[in-house]
Amino acid sequence: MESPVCTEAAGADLPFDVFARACPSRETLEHVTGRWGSLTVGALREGPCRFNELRRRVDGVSEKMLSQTLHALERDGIVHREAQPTNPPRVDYELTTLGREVADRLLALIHFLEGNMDQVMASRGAYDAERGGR
Amino acid sequence: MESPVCTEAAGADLPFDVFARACPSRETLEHVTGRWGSLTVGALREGPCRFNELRRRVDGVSEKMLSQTLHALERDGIVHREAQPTNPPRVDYELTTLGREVADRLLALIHFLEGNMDQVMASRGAYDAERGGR
DNA sequence: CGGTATCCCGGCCGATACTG
DNA sequence: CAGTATCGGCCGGGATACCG
Repeated sequence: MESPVCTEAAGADLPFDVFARACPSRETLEHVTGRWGSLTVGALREGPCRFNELRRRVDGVSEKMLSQTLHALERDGIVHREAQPTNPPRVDYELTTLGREVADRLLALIHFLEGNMDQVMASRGAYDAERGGR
Repeated sequence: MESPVCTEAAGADLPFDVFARACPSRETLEHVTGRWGSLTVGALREGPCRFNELRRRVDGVSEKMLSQTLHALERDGIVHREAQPTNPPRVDYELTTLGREVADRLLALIHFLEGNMDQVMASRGAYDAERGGR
């Protein structure tokens, strides 16, 4: 009934293949793994959070980019936005069920990288010593 | 002896904290999760691969960006480059041990997203119906 | 085949100002 | 507090040409 989307490019048996150029899953992957997306999702895994609190958790993000990132994640169903019409306004962001599962997988990657940065730094040193010295 | 790098910003008990602006782990995360980085690492998990074969696996990547991406990943110790001085030249790229562990965590995320794109698409539809219609 | 060099455009992103 | 609006720089990234 449903027409599959990305089966043409890779001989895939799944309807969505991120390796195919035109697949919508690639956009979602970019939202989730993007420069600010990954940090935003990761920060929200600690619990619901207001806008400016989130800005503080994600060190270095601007208002504009955080707002933009949150809209994309909300549209994809990763983040839920709950606004209270009080004054001053209070808006809480939290992960959806889907978002929590995404965050867990993302944090597994992040924590693994953090725990192995010594190896990465060593590799960078060796690479630069060979390439940079010449 | 070693001076920790990112402990100032977040009251962390780990030397590397990706949520801190100046932490080197953030760069590595961006290399691995970047637009082409994630797809390149994911594609290499299927096995060693030559340059142009890799270009075909990662649908849509240009020579320049693939080259640039591979250099960053090689420097970080995620990818190993093996060149044979034959004619015509033959160069094989493959994941390092570190890279394979990164790839597994990345693919867990990718496959989860691919398997839940129906939910994402539904959320997008609902979001656009509410926002776009007004 | 496996790249590098160069050009150049769109849009990512930060800074600032303003609104409810 | 929680954003939106606008401007502008700079760089990601595609196209093309060229090299070993």
